[in-house]
Amino acid sequence: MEHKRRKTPIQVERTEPHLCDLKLRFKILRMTPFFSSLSESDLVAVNQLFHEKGFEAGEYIYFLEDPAQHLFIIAEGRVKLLRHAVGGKDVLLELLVPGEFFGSLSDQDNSIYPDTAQAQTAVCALTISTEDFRKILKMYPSVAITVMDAISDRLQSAHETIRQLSMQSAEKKISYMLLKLARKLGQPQSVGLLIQTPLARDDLAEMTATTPETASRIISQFQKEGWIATGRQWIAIQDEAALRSLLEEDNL
Amino acid sequence: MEHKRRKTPIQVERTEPHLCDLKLRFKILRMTPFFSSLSESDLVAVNQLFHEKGFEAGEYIYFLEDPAQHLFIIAEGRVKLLRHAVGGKDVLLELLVPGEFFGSLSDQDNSIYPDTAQAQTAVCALTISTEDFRKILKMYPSVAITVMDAISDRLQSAHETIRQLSMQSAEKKISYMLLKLARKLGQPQSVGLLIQTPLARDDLAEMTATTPETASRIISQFQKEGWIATGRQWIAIQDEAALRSLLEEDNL
DNA sequence: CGGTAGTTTGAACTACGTCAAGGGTCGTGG
DNA sequence: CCACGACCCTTGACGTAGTTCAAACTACCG
Repeated sequence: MEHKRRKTPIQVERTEPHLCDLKLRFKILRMTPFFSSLSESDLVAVNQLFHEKGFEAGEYIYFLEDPAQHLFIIAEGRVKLLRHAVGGKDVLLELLVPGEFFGSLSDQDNSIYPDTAQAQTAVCALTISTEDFRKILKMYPSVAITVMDAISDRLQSAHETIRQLSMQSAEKKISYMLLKLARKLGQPQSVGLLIQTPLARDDLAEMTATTPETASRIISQFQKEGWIATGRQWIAIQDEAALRSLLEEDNL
Repeated sequence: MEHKRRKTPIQVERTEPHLCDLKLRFKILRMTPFFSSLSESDLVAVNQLFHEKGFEAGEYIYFLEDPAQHLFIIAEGRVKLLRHAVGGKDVLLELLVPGEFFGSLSDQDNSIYPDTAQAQTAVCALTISTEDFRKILKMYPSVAITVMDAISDRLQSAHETIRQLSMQSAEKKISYMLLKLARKLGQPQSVGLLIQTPLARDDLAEMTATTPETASRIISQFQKEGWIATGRQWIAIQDEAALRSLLEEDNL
């Protein structure tokens, strides 16, 4: 009685197409670690400086080398942060969810984006000019410290990614990535711990520095072992421990 | 008439063994982007909170999972930031030089270091407890913003590293890394643009997710082409353009 | 000038990339 | 509601870049 016709278990929340109402805006600003220390009235003032903007699935929010003048906070949807590699291949750096930020923090003019942001699903984002954001930082020093901590966490996470990319086998890299995604996007469902985002083999390949074919082979293998359940653009984890123990193996 | 007996061109500056005098302390604190906005008297106050500590080449400054309670700023020497991978292999995340920082920014107790810091050469570091550092941040809000910008730059750099690690061939990865190191540590010498640090093949391998053997083969090849000069633990670039053009090749 | 640690080179093996063809899933329009 | 077409995924066969193991070499330090 689980699913009748629709096989995909993926269902990214979505209220109004591309728009988020005032209530959501406040909820998001509150949720963002940045402004957690602000009073209600300060938050109202800060809210004035943000604009909201909607994007369709697949749309580029900004592209590599565009002039970098805005900071974005995701209210709804999923955003891919990527860099382009030689031969048309892309590298997927991060998959961002509501409450997370991306774009430019620095207010030097003539600066450009070092990466590309693409909406993976329909997205509503709160935007602010870097200029206005720097004003907030100067006005509320506690915010600067919180932002510093947030970026610091991101840096740790990037370092961990570097470590994992340096791990030899594709098997391990994919195993690691599935666990990482599950921690961030996992939702318990009848099929298992579902990674709640439309995740193609190509995406997985771009995240693990491998090819879609290799990703597919390994995903199939994991499925045969009974560790995961999978379909078109979705993966659910059924045996987290098995994946984790794979990572610790010291293949001599 | 260049070199007589000593073949190694590497000569990392070093005044007193493991100790840096007061003049150097001030010079370093000034040099660090963190405190660039502070007045002379503020800097004197900040200086009080720092202690200096010396480390020998090869010594661990802190180790993975040690309790994280200090922030370090390098006054002299080179520091390797690394993570351990399965099978005793390490991943070299960053090679840090005077003026750069590492360690813990966050003041949550019970936090631990996510990586290991090792002195590559003799090092003198300025240390401060994270607790004291947080006091500085609260006292001088402009510092928090500067630190935020510094970490933000590091994150960009880490993202770029991820992109480069995802590039297929070892040839390209090593070529990229040599250029990156030359930009940071390069000194014009008779042998070419010398990367001023003791750089073993193992280090290069740990930075590019490959093996010492592969690194050696590629280094030899570059040398045969006349693009670099090299010896035991050193590399100097002679044809930067050649290395750069290698990166842009779209090997079909 | 000898020893140690770093480096080079060789040869065998293999995981993974590449190219290519076939099969499944979804959503759009008749 | 069904059927077509697009897109995504799977699987196979093949070639090769890079790892691994091992042995010889050489730059450097004391």
